[in-house]
Amino acid sequence: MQPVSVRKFFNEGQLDLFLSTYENRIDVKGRVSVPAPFRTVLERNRSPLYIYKSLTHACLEGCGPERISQIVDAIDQMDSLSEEAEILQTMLFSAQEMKIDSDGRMLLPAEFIEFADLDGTALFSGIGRSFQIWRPDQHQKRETDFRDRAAKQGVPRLTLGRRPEPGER
Amino acid sequence: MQPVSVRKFFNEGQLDLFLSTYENRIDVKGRVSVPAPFRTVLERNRSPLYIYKSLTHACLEGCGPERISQIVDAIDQMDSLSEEAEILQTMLFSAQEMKIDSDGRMLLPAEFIEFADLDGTALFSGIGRSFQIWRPDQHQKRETDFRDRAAKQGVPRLTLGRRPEPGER
DNA sequence: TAGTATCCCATGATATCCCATAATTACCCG
DNA sequence: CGGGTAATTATGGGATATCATGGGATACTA
Repeated sequence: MQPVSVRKFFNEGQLDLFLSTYENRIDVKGRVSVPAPFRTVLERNRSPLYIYKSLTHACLEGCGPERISQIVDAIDQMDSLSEEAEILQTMLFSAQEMKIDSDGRMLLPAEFIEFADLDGTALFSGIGRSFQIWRPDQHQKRETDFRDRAAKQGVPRLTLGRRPEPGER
Repeated sequence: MQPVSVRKFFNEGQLDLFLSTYENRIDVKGRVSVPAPFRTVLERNRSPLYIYKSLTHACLEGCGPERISQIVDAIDQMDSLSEEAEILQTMLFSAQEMKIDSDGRMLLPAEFIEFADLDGTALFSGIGRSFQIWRPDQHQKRETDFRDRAAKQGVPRLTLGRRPEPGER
């Protein structure tokens, strides 16, 4: 199964992607504004927002339903009794569908806040089809890290040129 | 995937490329005019403009959605926990879709201005399918440097000739 | 009924729109 | 060919809309 191109034909030009970073405050009630551009991506697709704990980092991950289905499908392909499958299942049972209130905020459960070690502000980091939520200083450290590595070992090769249209091969 | 010829049949003669350099002022609000020729390239393709922080230089890069899609698709093909993937993700979370106002200006966020060390004016440098934004004196220095080096050590090999059409081998 | 979640409204910051101007360039017509 | 007129473009400034955020009121729910 090939991943479909991110470019949607019905939406010429506009990419339904999560990009850029935004720092928003978490108030005493645990509420935080979902960055407006992220909300528009979700609303354009009439998608609810899912958040789950990262398996590999001290951060949260956010995405729409497609990405969750992808994970479910991937797990279904594996031996469901294997340890690998069980590990991946932890992503699923940590996932929650978030309600977004009329002002564009969601309520972060205490467990999520603790897990990502958040302290008053949440940094939203858009990485394409999903985004992450980090404690700002940790994210900052990662960025400088990656830039150093890019300087040392160069940028990964990117195949330039036109990409095939969906359906085309 | 081979790069497709830059000349589009529906647009006989006109190249959809970013070329030449332009120096425009950044006003107190952080607004700067996107050079009109760059805008026409984007408008012809109904493409929004994306800007991100260069991984290797103190400058910004501008491009259309194709380049962003490439990065996203490339990441989805690799192990998403690999170093390479994370470096590419750095490009994504520094990237932003720019809104261009009715006068052809975009608003440069403070972070972009700081990153490229811009001070009142932005130099747009068209390099084909993308362009860069530099602090004018730095760009000037680069040009003289490169020309000196070319004079001393000669120029790189440049293989010209027709490019293969997509599918062709 | 306490504790929590959701809704509703107010506010400041700032991004976006709209209009004016000046300088340049493209155009047209005598 | 030339000179005047009309677009185009970059840029400044004020008005308006959007967004993040705080706080109080109301609805759930266990």
